[in-house]
Amino acid sequence: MKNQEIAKIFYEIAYFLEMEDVKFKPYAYEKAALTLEGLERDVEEIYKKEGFEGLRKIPGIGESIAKKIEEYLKTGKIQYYEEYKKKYPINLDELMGIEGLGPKRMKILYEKLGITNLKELEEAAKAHKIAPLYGFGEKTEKNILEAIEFAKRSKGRFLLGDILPIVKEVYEKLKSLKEVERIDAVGSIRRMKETIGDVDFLVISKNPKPIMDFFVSLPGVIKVWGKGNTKASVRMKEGFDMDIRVLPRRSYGAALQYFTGSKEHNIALRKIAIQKGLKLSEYGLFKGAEMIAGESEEEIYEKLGMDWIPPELREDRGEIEAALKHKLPKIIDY
DNA sequence: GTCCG
DNA sequence: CTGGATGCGCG
DNA sequence: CGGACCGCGCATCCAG
Repeated sequence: MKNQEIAKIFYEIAYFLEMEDVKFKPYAYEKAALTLEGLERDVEEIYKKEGFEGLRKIPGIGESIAKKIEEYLKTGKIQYYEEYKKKYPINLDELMGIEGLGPKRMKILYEKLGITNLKELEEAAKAHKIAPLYGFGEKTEKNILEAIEFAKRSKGRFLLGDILPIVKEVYEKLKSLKEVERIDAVGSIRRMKETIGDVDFLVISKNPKPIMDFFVSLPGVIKVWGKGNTKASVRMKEGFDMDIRVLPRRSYGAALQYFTGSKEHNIALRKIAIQKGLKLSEYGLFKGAEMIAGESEEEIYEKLGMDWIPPELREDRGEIEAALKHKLPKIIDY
């Protein structure tokens, strides 16, 4: 099955295009990559059976991208991609994952300092060559160094099983605070994904200050990224980050929905909202300036004409179509 | 680059 | 010191 | 064919 290999190439093409500030193509390549990743069928098999036209029928894949898939299946290479790799001989596997370093800055680092991999990036940062560059600064340089450490240590994802006990403990502690009216753990934890990037707590409270103080002084906190009245962010000794956000009750449902994700699911929901002449954000569902839903997830889904979707299914893999037709599968509870 | 109207 | 532009990241 | 492509917040940097 070559779907994943091809998807990866498309992600990298998207990155190269972003480096050159090409408009909209990156989006197209990312979408194609995403579709390919989630595709049940093997593209090679599709091509064998249905030829070029078969490829073209895959959503997000048109004339040009279909040609590139064909080229890859025939020759094992994509010329367009090879040229970009030659132009920017950068180790994207290493560099793409560094937080705070995107395509634009990557391009500058490559052109001004010749940085092509993680080791060179680290050396340049330590030698303070990065801060003086246009668009960078002291702070950015420091952040890059910290991001490198983070990438080295953990690759940025954690197993649900490893962090769930810690999260539960924190959850219980926060819940017992008298200022906390309601608390939920959202994000990929709520969706029960096997790996978790970071942990997000949402809270309803009229008096956030003590909650924030408590949160940033929890045992196991090794770094406080930031602390305000509505949001605080920390790094735990196990290496993962936790955020907490305090919200008003009237938009709590919208925030639950938004922060639970997935990203793809949210985008799909927003599109549906647009089709209905509405606007969905983390603050609520709006008709013009009027908020027509926001306190609960259920009313948001309902106003969008669909059933409430269990978090585990929110991946934009068909659950939205099913919910619109009121044909969601029942999740087996075990 | 792809989709939609 | 401020406002605006940019890059990046979040779901 | 021409226009849209999710929408937002934050940190940072730079120009004034």
